[in-house]
Order: sequence, then structure tokens, then C-alpha cells
Amino acid sequence: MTSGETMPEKPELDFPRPLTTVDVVIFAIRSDALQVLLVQRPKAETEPFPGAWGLPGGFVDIAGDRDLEACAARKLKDKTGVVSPYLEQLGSWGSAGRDPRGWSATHAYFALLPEQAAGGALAADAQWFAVEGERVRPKLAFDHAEILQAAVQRLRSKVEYTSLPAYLMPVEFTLPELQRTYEIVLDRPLEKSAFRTRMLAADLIEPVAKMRKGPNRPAQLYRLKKAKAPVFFARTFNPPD
Amino acid sequence: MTSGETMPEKPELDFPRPLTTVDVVIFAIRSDALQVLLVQRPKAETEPFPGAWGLPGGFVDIAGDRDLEACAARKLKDKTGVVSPYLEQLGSWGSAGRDPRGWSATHAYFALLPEQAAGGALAADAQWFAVEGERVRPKLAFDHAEILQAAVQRLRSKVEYTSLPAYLMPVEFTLPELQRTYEIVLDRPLEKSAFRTRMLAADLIEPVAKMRKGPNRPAQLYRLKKAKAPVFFARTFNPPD
DNA sequence: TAAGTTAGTTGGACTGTACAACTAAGTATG
DNA sequence: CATACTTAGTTGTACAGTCCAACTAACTTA
Repeated sequence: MTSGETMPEKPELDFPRPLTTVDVVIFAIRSDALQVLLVQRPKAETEPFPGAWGLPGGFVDIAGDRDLEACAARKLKDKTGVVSPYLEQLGSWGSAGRDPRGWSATHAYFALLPEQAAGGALAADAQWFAVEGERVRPKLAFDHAEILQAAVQRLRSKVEYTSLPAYLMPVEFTLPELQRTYEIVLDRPLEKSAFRTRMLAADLIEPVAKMRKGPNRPAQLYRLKKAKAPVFFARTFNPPD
Repeated sequence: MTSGETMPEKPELDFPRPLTTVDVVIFAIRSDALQVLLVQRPKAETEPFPGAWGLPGGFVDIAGDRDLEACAARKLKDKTGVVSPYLEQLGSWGSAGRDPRGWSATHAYFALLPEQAAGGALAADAQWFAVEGERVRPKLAFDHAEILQAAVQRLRSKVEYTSLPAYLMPVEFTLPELQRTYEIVLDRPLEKSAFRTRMLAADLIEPVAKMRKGPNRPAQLYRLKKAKAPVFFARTFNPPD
């Protein structure tokens, strides 16, 4: 017990403890859409939700995991082979009913992967799914649909006033490409000139001496500045009403 | 396990589980200052951090607590006797070393109490402490200083662009009193006219047919509208630089 | 009646977005 | 080789809301 609650005579260390897990919501932009990485649960009938899709995650390894974030980073690396440039705690879900095996609590994280990292080799049981609204097509195990919904809401909310989408970009990118990423996540168009003004005013990106060439006018390429901490803006974009 | 991680032959239900607790950071405005409720740990030498101050909290009661939030609400009520109008999950902290008894994880919440609720009778081991910067005077048990710091940061951050301080007010209050609460939490002065414009434009408060009388010009009294969900503003106040 | 204090309003400067029209630079087409 | 088409990027005006400062309003006390 980590509190000052009045205690009985002897420590309650033998009290039943909840099952404790960590789950990770991993986002990336793929095929011009926001996608999330899911894993298929084993099909053994002894398992809860056999064969269903769910968030990557699992038990905390008391022997191997130093802390919760290290545990989340480990699970992310297990499934994608890469280290995420952005890993944030999302919240925790714990209740008597969310796992059929008994009272359980999960610590949820969410991660952003740049496009190239999301294109690498996945674990055999892992697969990308498009986020449609705040959900995915398959019915998810446990309360993972609820956790995913919270993750999408948190992501959309923060994209309104931070530079988080920069972590979804490749090393070099153009301003229209960055704007497109914002628009994909927010699912609404943004004003071009206001977007450029804001991004260039923030001490966030710097031009590289190259252009992105395509069928039309070439665009200036930028990269994130060394200071990689996300930038917070003083306003949201279009007051979403 | 609440995830799709590949599993060994049999369920790992016998794996060692972390100690699991819930802690609550309870804020109120008292004596024109931001204060937090702490409890003194029992002095028995068998306890970790005997006699030290810490956050209210304790073990999850698998038999009695439906979910984590109910557990947090219970602990809040135990110490203050009241129900908070605002209870938000703050995050979770889990590691091998934060509790001397072994690998442990705590689910932290933060709550806002209106002045009158904070003035009631407390549990015998509980006491209010002024928040100075992002800390309190006494050295806290476990990693509670870190959790408190995160709570203060979260509160200050949200006060920049939400109506959260309204939950720290009594039922009826004036606009200057509300502004003073914002200033206490943010620890910086705000512009009077911009503050009034913002608050009155938000569909947040409504005037009551009474005035606050004092030694000077009386002030219009307001109360929160029925729709009690916090309001999000499109801008922060003074870009805190 | 005058001074002091706090409540509340008003107006101009300034910042940054909204909207729309414009110029710039490339490819593809006839 | 001229023209259309597309996307990159700029410019200008309107507007919303804050910042800053001065102002008026209402009450108490001396």
C-alpha cells in the first residue's frame, strides 16, 4: 500500500492483488489514413477472447521490467521491432469485470510511429487496421475498444494545439505533407496560410537544402529540429465548435 | 492478461502480481492559497515510511471496489466525508523500487473540492498543506512528491484553457472571486477585462438575483449552469512563454 | 464631502486565424 | 511551344479575442 490509510495490525501484503497488465495503442499514418496496430489473441480455448483482435500488451514482468514505461516500450518493440519517438501514458482501466479471469487493471500507453518505422516487419500475429471514427472494424477483446476510443480522443485533442503529428512524419517532409497529416488525424481540412504561419513561427522545424519533386511545383523539405519535445500552441486551430 | 501477446502453454495467472494501490491528490483553495490534503502514515515500524506524510490512498479492495474510479472516490470520501464534483485520472506509477515491499503500481487520481466542502471535518490522520511551487513542506512517502508534482502541473496546464477552477468555488461566487481562484492556481495575475469577456462568453455561469456585499462596490453573484461538464477554451490566457 | 477601494466598462493596439484571391513552378497535352 | 492543369507558397482584408490602460460606478469610512 502506497498510502497513509489506517492499517490493521499487520501489513496487508497477502491481500488478493489484481491482475496487472500494460497495453499500447500504436498509431501510424499508412495509406493516407490513421491506422492502429492490433494483435490476434491465441486461439486456445483456455484463453479469454480466443482468436479475437486486441491491443498489443500483456503482463508486467516483475523480474524484467524496471517500470511501467519500460514495459510498454518492450511490448512495442516486440511487435514492431522499432523504438517509438513518442510514448505517452494514456491512463489505466481497472475493474472486476473487464477480464473474465478476475479483477484486473491495465496501464495503457499510446505511441506514434513515423511512416517508415510502421512499414517494417511486424510480429506474426500483428497487423495494421484503419481507424474509422474512433473505432476499428474487428470487435476487440476485453475493453480494448474503450481504450482505443480514449486514445483516439486524446490524440485528436492534443493535435489541436501541439506538434504531435510531427512524430508521424518521416525524417524529411514538406509543409503540405505535415498539414495533410494533421488533417488526417483531425478528419477535417485546415487553412493553408494559417497552418504555415503557425508551424514556421514555432521553433519546431528547419528547412533542408532539398526540394520534394513531383509532377507539380517542388516543395521545400524540412526536418524536425534537434529539440524534439512537442510544441504547445496557445490556440486550437479552427474552434471545433 | 488483457492483451494479445503470444502466450505460453498455460495461462500465466500464477505469475507474481505487483502490489496495486490507488492514490488521490485532493486540491482545494483555503486561506487564499492552493492546498492539498495529506495523511500521516501509521508509526508502526513494520510499515514503510512510518509517520511520514503521503497522499490519501491504499490497496484496491477486490471484493468491494467495482472499478478504479470507485476506489478513488471511496478513499476521498473516507478522508473528507464529501463527494468531489470533479475527479479525474492523473496517471499511474509503477516500478520495482517505489515501494520497499516490492514491485508496485499505483493508479493516481486528482480531485477538486469547493471551499465549503474542504472546510468540513477530516479523518483524524488527515490535514491540509499549502502547495508551494509544485511541492509541500513535509517530505512525502514513496514517490508521492513526484505524483503531487504531476498533479500540480496537470492542474495548472488545464486551468490555462478550461473552466476547472469553477469546481473550486462555492455554489455562488463573483467574477472577481473566480478570477482570483484562477490566479492562485496559475500563480500569476490575469487581465480583468479579457477574463470577464471569456467567462461570460462561455456558456458556463449564470447570474443569480443577488449581489455580494462588502466594504466596496457590490459584485454580481453567479452560479455554475446545470451543464456542469468543464468548458474548454480555444486559447490559453497569457502565453506563459 | 472627499478619499479610498473594488466592480465593471470602454477603446485602441496588437496577434493570429479565416477566407479568398493571387503568383510561382513544375508536368502533361495539343 | 503554347496552354491547361496541378500543387506550392504569398498576400491582403476582415475578424475575433487578448493586452493594456484609462475610465466610470458603487459602496464605506473619515
